[in-house]
Amino acid sequence: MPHQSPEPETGPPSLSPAEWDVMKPLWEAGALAARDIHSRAGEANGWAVKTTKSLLARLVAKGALDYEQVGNAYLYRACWSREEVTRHETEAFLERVFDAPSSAAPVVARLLGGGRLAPEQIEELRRLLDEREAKEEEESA
Amino acid sequence: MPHQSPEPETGPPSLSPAEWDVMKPLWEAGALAARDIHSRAGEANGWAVKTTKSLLARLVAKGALDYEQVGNAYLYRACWSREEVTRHETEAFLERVFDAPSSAAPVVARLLGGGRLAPEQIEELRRLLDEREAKEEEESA
DNA sequence: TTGACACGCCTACAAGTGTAGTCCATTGCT
DNA sequence: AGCAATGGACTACACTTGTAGGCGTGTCAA
Repeated sequence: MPHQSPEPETGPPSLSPAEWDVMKPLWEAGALAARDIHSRAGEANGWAVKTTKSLLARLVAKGALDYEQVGNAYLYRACWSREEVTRHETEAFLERVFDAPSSAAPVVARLLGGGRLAPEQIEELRRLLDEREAKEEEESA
Repeated sequence: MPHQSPEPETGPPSLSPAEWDVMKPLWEAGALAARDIHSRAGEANGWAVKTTKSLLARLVAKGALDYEQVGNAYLYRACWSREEVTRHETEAFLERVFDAPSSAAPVVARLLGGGRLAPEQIEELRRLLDEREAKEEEESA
């Protein structure tokens, strides 16, 4: 039977770049066997199959994945949604790089300050803001 | 005399979290001695002075800092602007987490989707967009 | 039934990172 | 003049990460 990690599970684990590559196809597909993960993530990176499997084992060990045995193989599945992990990583990133624990504005400011923002993107962002504002109002109503 | 790193210097180096903490006071102050960096970054983190110094040496080794000798001590200075390093890290982050090589919009979308955006922040962001748009137009004029 | 494979488990090893100690020269106070 | 403090150089060591090999076992086709 799939096991629990012994840790208190305070929140989503942080993932290394290679681990992100492994998680992405899993979030897309829901659950995959090792060989399928390899063909979707490992090959593009030029990894040996063993490398993909090592990463899978580590991800299970850190509580990012669990699995279900099917025949002699495992079917892996993410323990945390991509949104949860993304929020986690984003907050760490904002803190580290922008000293901004959670507030989007200063970050966007820096992103925008960094150049290369096409007019369509500006429009897109305005649209997002409007949308967000509407939701915010609706929720506080 | 300050030395060059032997590397081709293709771009800003990537920094670990602890290294960011060391760089920040340097970007603020322009140039600092080790003990001042320690008092501004190390103490808050509970580091031993030696730890701060180790990080400084590593940063010099990776070409993130150089220094000028003043008396028996060094005065450290960043080789890259905070903006350069930030752009570098941000791009890596976007690629890793959002599969978005450089475009701000999808990221902001996710950031906004993550909740917690006060009305003042929405206003702030609109203002930033306007500002940005003006600059964009001016540049293409 | 027997061998070719595929599976997961354990091991390995170099580079990067967090964290700090040892050593020797220099400097500044007494 | 002498000694304690300070400075940087070098060394240390555990943990993470990228990357993969070996081992024993289970499975499927011939």
